[in-house]
Amino acid sequence: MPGLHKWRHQFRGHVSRWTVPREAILDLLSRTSKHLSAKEIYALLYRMYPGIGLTTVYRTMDLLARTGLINKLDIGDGQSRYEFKSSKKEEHHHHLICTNCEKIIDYSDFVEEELELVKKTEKNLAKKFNFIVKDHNIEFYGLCEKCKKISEERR
Amino acid sequence: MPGLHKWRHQFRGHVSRWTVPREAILDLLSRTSKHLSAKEIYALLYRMYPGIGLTTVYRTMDLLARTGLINKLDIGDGQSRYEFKSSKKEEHHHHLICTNCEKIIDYSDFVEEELELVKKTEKNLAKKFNFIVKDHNIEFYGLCEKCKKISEERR
DNA sequence: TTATTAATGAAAATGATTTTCATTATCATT
DNA sequence: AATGATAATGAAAATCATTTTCATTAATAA
Repeated sequence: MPGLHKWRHQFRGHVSRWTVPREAILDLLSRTSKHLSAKEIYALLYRMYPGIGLTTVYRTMDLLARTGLINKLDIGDGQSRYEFKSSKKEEHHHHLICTNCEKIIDYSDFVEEELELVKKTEKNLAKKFNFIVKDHNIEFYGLCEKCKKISEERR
Repeated sequence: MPGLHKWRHQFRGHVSRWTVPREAILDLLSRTSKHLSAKEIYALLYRMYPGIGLTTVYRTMDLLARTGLINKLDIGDGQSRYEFKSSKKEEHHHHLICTNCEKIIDYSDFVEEELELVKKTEKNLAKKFNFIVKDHNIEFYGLCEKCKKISEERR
């Protein structure tokens, strides 16, 4: 359990109790690079904690997102997906989403340029609209290798 | 009706018929800069076309998004929102989303730098993953002026 | 004008997420 | 370590956006 102490600490300050389901969910998410849905998380945890409820998963995802430990994603497949938000700068990334098969690829090139642009933008927004930027999100839509091939064959 | 002929033409090539509800919806969207939900669109159109159905709105939004005439947005309020996609480069913009009140601000500074970064990224993605980029999306989350004030007063 | 068939709208179905509420578990304080 | 206050949990029900079904209507090619 890598970040356990840090998490526990973060929770105390957030008027929240450190519970078994919360630890299990956070632990699971921190170990995978997949973008899991609530149901998928539930199914994976059910093996080890047969008592767990889907409701608790939803509530915990909401808490973790508000706490800033995870990201909530919407890739357009009708359900929310979640990913652990690493505090390491090197792991900052974006998503390429295949609009055909919904596959997600994590992508992290040009991070320097991107952060520079984001920083500039944030400063500008603060001045222009008095808007405080807390986070940003960049995503690319298109066709993955497989779906591209299929659509080419159809011609 | 500004883009009417263009739209009609675009539809013909898309195996689709040019119908009254479709024209009404497209016309409405092209005239507003708001980010409307299906229900809101339905409510607005109902005045002029009392016969229209919410189902048709949903179906039309899907068609228009696939055709590339509108953007489908998810700002996290539990429903999809839609905006007209202008073909004018000057109107290219992003969204600042207030995570407290869900207000959306359109923002379009630093477009040059952004497009440069996007272009570079697209090229890289094509080479690296054989992924074809069709579109991209950038959004900023934070607190709008009003919500910022409120959260400051609470201290 | 007509035939073909895509599009529509009403109602029902679906499915993700939330709410309710009785029960249980966490944790600060004895 | 035991206790009490109350936050968290889970099951079931409720919500609510979106989709599906299907009989009817309207758009368009001939």
